Amino acid sequence: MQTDIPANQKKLGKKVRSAIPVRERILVAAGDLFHRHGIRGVGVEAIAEAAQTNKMTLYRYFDSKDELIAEWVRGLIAHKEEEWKDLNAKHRGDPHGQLQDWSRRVSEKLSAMEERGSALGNALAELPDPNHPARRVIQEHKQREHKRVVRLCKAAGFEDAALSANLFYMMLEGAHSCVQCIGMRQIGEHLVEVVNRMVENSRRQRAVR
Amino acid sequence: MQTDIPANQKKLGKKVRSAIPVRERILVAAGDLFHRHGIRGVGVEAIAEAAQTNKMTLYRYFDSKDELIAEWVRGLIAHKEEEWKDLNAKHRGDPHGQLQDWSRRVSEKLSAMEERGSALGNALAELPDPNHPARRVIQEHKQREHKRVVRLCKAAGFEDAALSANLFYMMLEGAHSCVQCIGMRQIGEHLVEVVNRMVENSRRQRAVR
DNA sequence: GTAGTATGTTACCGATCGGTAACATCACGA
DNA sequence: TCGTGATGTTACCGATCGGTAACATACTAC
Repeated sequence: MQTDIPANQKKLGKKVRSAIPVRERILVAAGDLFHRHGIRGVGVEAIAEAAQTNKMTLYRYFDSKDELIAEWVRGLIAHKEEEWKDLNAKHRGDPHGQLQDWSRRVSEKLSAMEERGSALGNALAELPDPNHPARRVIQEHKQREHKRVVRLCKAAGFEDAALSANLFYMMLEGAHSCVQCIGMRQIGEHLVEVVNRMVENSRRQRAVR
Repeated sequence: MQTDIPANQKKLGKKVRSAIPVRERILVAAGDLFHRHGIRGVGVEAIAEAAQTNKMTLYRYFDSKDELIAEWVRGLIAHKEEEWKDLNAKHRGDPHGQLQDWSRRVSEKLSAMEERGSALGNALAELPDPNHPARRVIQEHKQREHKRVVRLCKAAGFEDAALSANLFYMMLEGAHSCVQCIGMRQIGEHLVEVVNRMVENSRRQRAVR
């Protein structure tokens, strides 16, 4: 009879407990499934299974499926807001460079993106209820993002800053949409190109004055 | 005892048969509900009721819900393709004017749009299955649309026609997305403005040569 | 050891879904 | 007036869904 099985991986025939906490595993699994099959196309049971746990445990961490959705979305947004902070820190006092780096980063994300496009954009399409917690959170985030671009364009000294900002923002949203609708992952490079040209134009004009 | 009730509106207490054929009523009702509540958020029963008919009749005209979805999408696309033909006919030999008129029309549609944004874009988000008939139809249409913009930009003699076309296409998709994500219905005006500037630039350069 | 906590298991609930069968009723033309 | 095809009505099917209760098991700290 075998004895002295190491305590950190005992009973190999049974479930091996993951190092990642359950709650995080659930969120990761949910995000993956939501994005691949659509939020409404995934049941809680499937999420629990993918997270190597069960429905009961899932409901011990999240009040409802809607709350799980909202938490997932909050996580995505928190990650994006971190990116903005990082961007801001790395190009303090250089809005031109910030815009260029921003477009470059967006382009990189796009080229690595699956065919399903933007998770947040899809979520808006899938959650029409204006009172859904996830929907409100996404819209607020997008509005903050829009304002940031406007502020950047103003700081960069663009003439018609509002117009430029909306141009950038439309391209940002549109590029993500394009991945899903025409499968164009390289379109981000064109976003970069446009931003570069406008920034260089602005630099030149600033140099003249 | 009342007699001689007019044949086209008899027995007022009972159902008054609509002048619009059932099949069309179903498609209209389905489209309205799909767009407002999401495709997956609407049951066939609710569609039949909104069309003033019943589920049985609905299934006599459509093999399945998925086919109903596909038919609805085909209708939307057919309408859009008509628009392009009309645009082409009205500006034959004048790609510049065509681009400007195109952006103007898009902008008008955007300003009259409800908060839900683009029906086709939402449908893509809601139907992740790559084999869904509606999804394939939408992607093919979007690719045709993209090619048309590229062709237009080439015909307009833009330097970097591909870049300009992708810029326009990103703006087109992005503007629709913006209606849902930041509630900006006036963003179409900025699309018009950008197109106008680029067209005028192109005209000027052409005049110089 | 034992207690307490986190997790797993199973079975169930009511609601809703897409889809169908059988039959009743209507409109309309011959 | 009769027949026929289109439409309405009702009831039902099996599957799936989100969510819960009750209980069994595992792990950890003491």
